[in-house]
Amino acid sequence: MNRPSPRGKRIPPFTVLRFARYLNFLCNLPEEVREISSAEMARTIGIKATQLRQDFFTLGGFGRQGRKYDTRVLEERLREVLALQGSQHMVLVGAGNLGQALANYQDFERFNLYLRGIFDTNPKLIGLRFRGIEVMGLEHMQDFIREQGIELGIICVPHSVAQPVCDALVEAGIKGIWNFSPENVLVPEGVVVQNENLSVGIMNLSYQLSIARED
Amino acid sequence: MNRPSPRGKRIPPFTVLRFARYLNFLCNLPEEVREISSAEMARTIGIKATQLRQDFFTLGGFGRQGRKYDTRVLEERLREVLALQGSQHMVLVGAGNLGQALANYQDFERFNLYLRGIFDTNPKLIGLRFRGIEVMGLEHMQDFIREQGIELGIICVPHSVAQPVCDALVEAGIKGIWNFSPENVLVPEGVVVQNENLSVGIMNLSYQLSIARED
DNA sequence: CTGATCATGTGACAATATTAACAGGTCAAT
DNA sequence: ATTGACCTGTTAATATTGTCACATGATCAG
Repeated sequence: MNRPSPRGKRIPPFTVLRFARYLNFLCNLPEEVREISSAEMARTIGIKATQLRQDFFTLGGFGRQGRKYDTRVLEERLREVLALQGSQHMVLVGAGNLGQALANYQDFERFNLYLRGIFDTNPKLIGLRFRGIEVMGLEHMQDFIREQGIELGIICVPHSVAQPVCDALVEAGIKGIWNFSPENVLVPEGVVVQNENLSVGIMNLSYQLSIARED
Repeated sequence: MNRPSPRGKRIPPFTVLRFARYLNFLCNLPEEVREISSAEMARTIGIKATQLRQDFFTLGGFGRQGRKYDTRVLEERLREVLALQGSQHMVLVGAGNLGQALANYQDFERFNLYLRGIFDTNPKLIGLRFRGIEVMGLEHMQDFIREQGIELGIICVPHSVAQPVCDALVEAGIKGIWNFSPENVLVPEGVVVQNENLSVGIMNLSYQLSIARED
């Protein structure tokens, strides 16, 4: 199911998720911190140091025996692995509350992810600007994607229209979809989708809480 | 690490996450659909039917051999397992874009989760209302939580203040924290935290996309 | 009633993920 | 130079998850 990385090694899916967390952690670190131990990093993130080292071992060459990790090297390697070194461009569909929140989210640019277009059907929203990006009518979306050669799409529309919006994105050439609607969208072969259902998080929390209460 | 459920059986962590997705799926289903097969449900959600049945088997008694699942029964059982049957109350800290989006998110109430208070330090936001709930100054937060006996807290503040806000929540009696700040917050024993780092999702998507491109 | 079909329940097995144990390198103090 | 305290790299063991094959029950056509 999973293919080898650019360096020829396959990365376990869970390790990829942790790579993202490591990179995020490193980016939040103060500039002057140049090195960090697996123990310190793991404790802050909330995992075991041995797991972190095992993750890095998967790719090899992240650090040197006996020495702490160099934060710069680590960050660079992680960006490389996660394919975040070149700029990637995104469009966002649905400029409701969540859409606006994402449009204003500033962290994306730290990872070379740039929002280029926002689309909605609501006339009250069309023409508004978020961080300099104008909300356009949905009818302009496909042309925009094709002209700019954009590959990433974010879906923040109500669940009843999530699938048609997704289909339109794919038809226009989008290769990766980040879906915040509660509906799981289906995509053809070759297109990647990441479903980010917010309710799942709070339900899991509710369960964990009920377990904790039993102690 | 994990405790038995109210019915005495321990539920694997990954199964809990899928339970949340199943419940979400069922809630999005039209009223008139009274029964559904594991195959149909699994296909829509994007997993294998056998895994879904295995999940239900963990608790037992979700369905009857030879018959499809009764959607009502399923929904009821899942709500029970996830501890969503009684009302739970939440406060939200940070009424920025993401905070507002969550305050306006309508799905929570379908799971008996009710937002009771919103807090921020920004004078421009204090006094505003979202879905009838007024934004209050952060200094009133702890009293509010104690008076209302609230156990769930949502953190939507910038990463530099996430930990102090978290500490204040815990001190006031919050038992479960849903953290949207990019910083992983640390909590004492007995408090549950769910970190919902948005960047992780898009970074994972970036990676998956790079793998797909190699084919 | 009987066979065909379609459904879920269940235990065994295969694939993954996590943790432990330790080998081997680095550095500073003495 | 040597010791000891800290590091990461690597392999092996353990634990958890996902998948399969098939037993078993329901239903319906004829």
